[in-house]
Formats: sequence, structure tokens, C-alpha cells
Amino acid sequence: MAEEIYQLAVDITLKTISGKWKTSILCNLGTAPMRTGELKRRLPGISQRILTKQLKELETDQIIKRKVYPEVPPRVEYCLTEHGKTLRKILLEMSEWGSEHAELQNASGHNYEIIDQNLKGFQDMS
Amino acid sequence: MAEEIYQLAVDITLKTISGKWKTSILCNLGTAPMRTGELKRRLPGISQRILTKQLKELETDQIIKRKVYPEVPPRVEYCLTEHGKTLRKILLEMSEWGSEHAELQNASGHNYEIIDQNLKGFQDMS
DNA sequence: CAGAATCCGCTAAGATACTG
DNA sequence: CAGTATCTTAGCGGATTCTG
Repeated sequence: MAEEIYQLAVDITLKTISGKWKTSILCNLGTAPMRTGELKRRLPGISQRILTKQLKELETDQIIKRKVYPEVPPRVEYCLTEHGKTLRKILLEMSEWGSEHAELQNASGHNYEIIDQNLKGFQDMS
Repeated sequence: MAEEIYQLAVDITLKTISGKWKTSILCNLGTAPMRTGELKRRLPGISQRILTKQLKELETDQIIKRKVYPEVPPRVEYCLTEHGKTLRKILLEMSEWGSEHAELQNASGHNYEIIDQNLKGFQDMS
């Protein structure tokens, strides 16, 4: 069995949501199940390989659930698990802190830009 | 001016606390100002270069403050800024989620281990 | 003591082609 | 449509040496 050792509990959470596209994936899966292709369409720039990889990691972490329909052509849907939904509160608070941090830093001569600024992200995940 | 573009606000927070030793640094700086050497002593395995690097990043992000005393040999102390202290609530909640996640995963055949388990980390940062 | 300057290895991520 | 297999690339972290 692979053993994963962390210094602090917070590092586990950090590891779980670290990955270039994971927050965007979780943001998009907030409302409803979604097919792989639709997800890919909503994440401009992601490659097949990376999408599959990050989805599999989230599935291994029991954050999302993968459902395969026995059809041709293949149909696969992903949705948040109940456990995955418990991440929302944390992601929301991280979003709020991040927005404030961006303001503070920009007031100090930095230049942070947030693309999905109006979309609050994790507020109204059902 | 360097421009930093993020998809979501949460990614800013993620970036700020990502770095192999940053959570441990923030955990150790919770209570009081600390000299570089003392910090290094508390982070077994970290190298000079990486310690300096991560401290500088946290300083650039206005999370910690660097104070130099004009002495020989050099004396440098680091402490949390007021803004840095606002991270505590988030880090604490991330710790709690991480602990629960470890339990859930371990119940499913995984093997997560947390070294600083009793030390709750960010609970009693003054 | 604290930090800068090099050099190096590992791994996440990207590009592309292929398969059922 | 969804996923796999290779190959390539960029950046973080580690080891070591040097300096005021």
C-alpha cells in the first residue's frame, strides 16, 4: 500500500486541490453532473491527457464520482460526491481571501488579475 | 510590472500557501517572531536556499515581515503581518478538512499519515 | 548567521498520435 | 467520445560552495 506522509493536516487539503485545473473542475461540477466533453469545452486549453489525469486523481480522493454508461460512443459523467461537497465551504472562504489578497497586493504595486471574477465560483454550488 | 493571471480567486490563495515548506513556516511563525536559524532548526530537512526563497515569497505576498537588526553577526527576524494572520482561519479549516479526509481515505484502504498530528497547527496562533 | 550563486534531478503539465 | 501511450518541456526543490 502506498504510504502518503504529510507534515500537517492542512497539507492534505492542499494536495487534494492542487493541480492546475482542479479548482476549475470543481467549480464547474458544482451544479450538476457533466460529461467529459462538456467539461473539456468549459476548460479551454486543457489537454485530453491532463483532464483525464486530474479527474482520476479527484476520483481517487473520493471528491468526484465517475459514472460510465454502457453506450457506443462512450458516455461518461462526473459529479461531486457528498464528501466533495464538504470542500465547498473551504473553497469559498479561500476565494474570498484570495480576492482580498489580490486587492491588497494590487494596492501595493502588484498586478493580480482574476478571469472568472463575477462568477463567484463556489457560492451557489447546489 | 509582472502580471499574474488567475482563473479563479481561490487559485490566488492556493498559490500563496503552496510551496513545500510554507504551511510549516506559517505554523511556526504563529506565536512569535523568530530568527532564521531557529526557523531552520524547526524545519528539519530544509536547505538554506529554499528557506530563504520561501520566506522571500511570503514576504513579497505581505504574509510575513522581515526585520533586520544592524548587528554582526547578522540577525534577522520574521513574524506574521496582520494580513498574514487573516490566513489562520482558512488554514485551520483546511486542517480540519484534511484530518477528516485522511480518516475517510484510510477507511477506504489508503494510508495517509500526519506527522504533526497532536499539534493542531493553527488553532492557538496568538 | 543569513543569504547569494551554480548546478542538477524529478515531476507536473503540454503536444501529439492512436484505440475501442 | 473518452481514454491511453510517448515524448518533450518548464519549474520547483535539493546539494554545495562562497561571502560580508
